Amino acid sequence: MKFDALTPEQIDRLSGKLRAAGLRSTRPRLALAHLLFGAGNRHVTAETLHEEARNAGLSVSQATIYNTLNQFLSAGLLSEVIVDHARSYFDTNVTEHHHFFIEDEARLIDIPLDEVVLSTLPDAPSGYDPTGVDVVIRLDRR
Amino acid sequence: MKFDALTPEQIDRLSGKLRAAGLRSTRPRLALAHLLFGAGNRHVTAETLHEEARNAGLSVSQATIYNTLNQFLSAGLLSEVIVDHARSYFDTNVTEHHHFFIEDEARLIDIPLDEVVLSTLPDAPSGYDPTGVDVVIRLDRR
DNA sequence: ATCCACTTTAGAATTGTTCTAATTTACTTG
DNA sequence: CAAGTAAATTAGAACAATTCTAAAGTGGAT
Repeated sequence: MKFDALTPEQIDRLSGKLRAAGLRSTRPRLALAHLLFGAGNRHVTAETLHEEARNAGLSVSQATIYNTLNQFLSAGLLSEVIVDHARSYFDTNVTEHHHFFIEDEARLIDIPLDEVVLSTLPDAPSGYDPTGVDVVIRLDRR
Repeated sequence: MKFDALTPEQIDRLSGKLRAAGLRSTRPRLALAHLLFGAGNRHVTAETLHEEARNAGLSVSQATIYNTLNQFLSAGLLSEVIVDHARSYFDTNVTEHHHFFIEDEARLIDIPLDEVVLSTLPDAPSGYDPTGVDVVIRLDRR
């Protein structure tokens, strides 16, 4: 999938998304947004996204990959999942949900929110507010 | 607390623990084991443990800190908690339980297992076995 | 006491990520 | 649509956490 293949409609949609997030619509951002949001929900690391970009014929620097992922993250276009202390995983699914993590393959699988029911949760210590609950189910190949 | 302050009884207990885990009882390991297991349950990073060791008058190399933590980890004497992709947290509580994570302070607080009730969990994808469930509740100062 | 496998060490190497300073680009205004 | 300026991008350096390497030291069996 080459960047040139983007139709004017796709560009409009993605530009709108960027602008709505308060970000200028630039060529690298459009291209990365297309990779990230063009199909269904995805999980990427900086490295996997960089490689995909290169395969799509884009030359984007590593710094731009990181900048863009972090901008998208703080704009709420991506969420971050921490399962492996060596790498950040960015998730295009920004709704609340949980994850399977396959350690051997360093791969994430989404778990829809309603498939994990937390019927009892502790109170937050006084002086603190809970900002989120992450459930990670680790998997091994049988 | 100086390493020299270890009584023969403490040394016996810790040596036994190391040997039971299949590890030779060496001076650095005894000292670190004392720091880790001498009082109640604790959370450390390689860095915090290294500093504690230095304060206790021990000279242990950084590599030994990492080696020892990882050996204790694979021996089941410690567990690992991943909440922050920049650092590994090692937990002396190896029973199944969950965590609060205070992002601002990079600090963990244990949540006893029975305070989180997961009444519904998804099936693991076929071909995979679940090896653990981690629940992290992130906290912000109010 | 000797020996050998296991440990420890200092320092280099590696990896993921962020920073820096210079160049380029997007958008505004005349 | 030309010029100006603020923001984005870049290559490469810097950084932080962790692991590796190869050499020296040590525990404990014999």
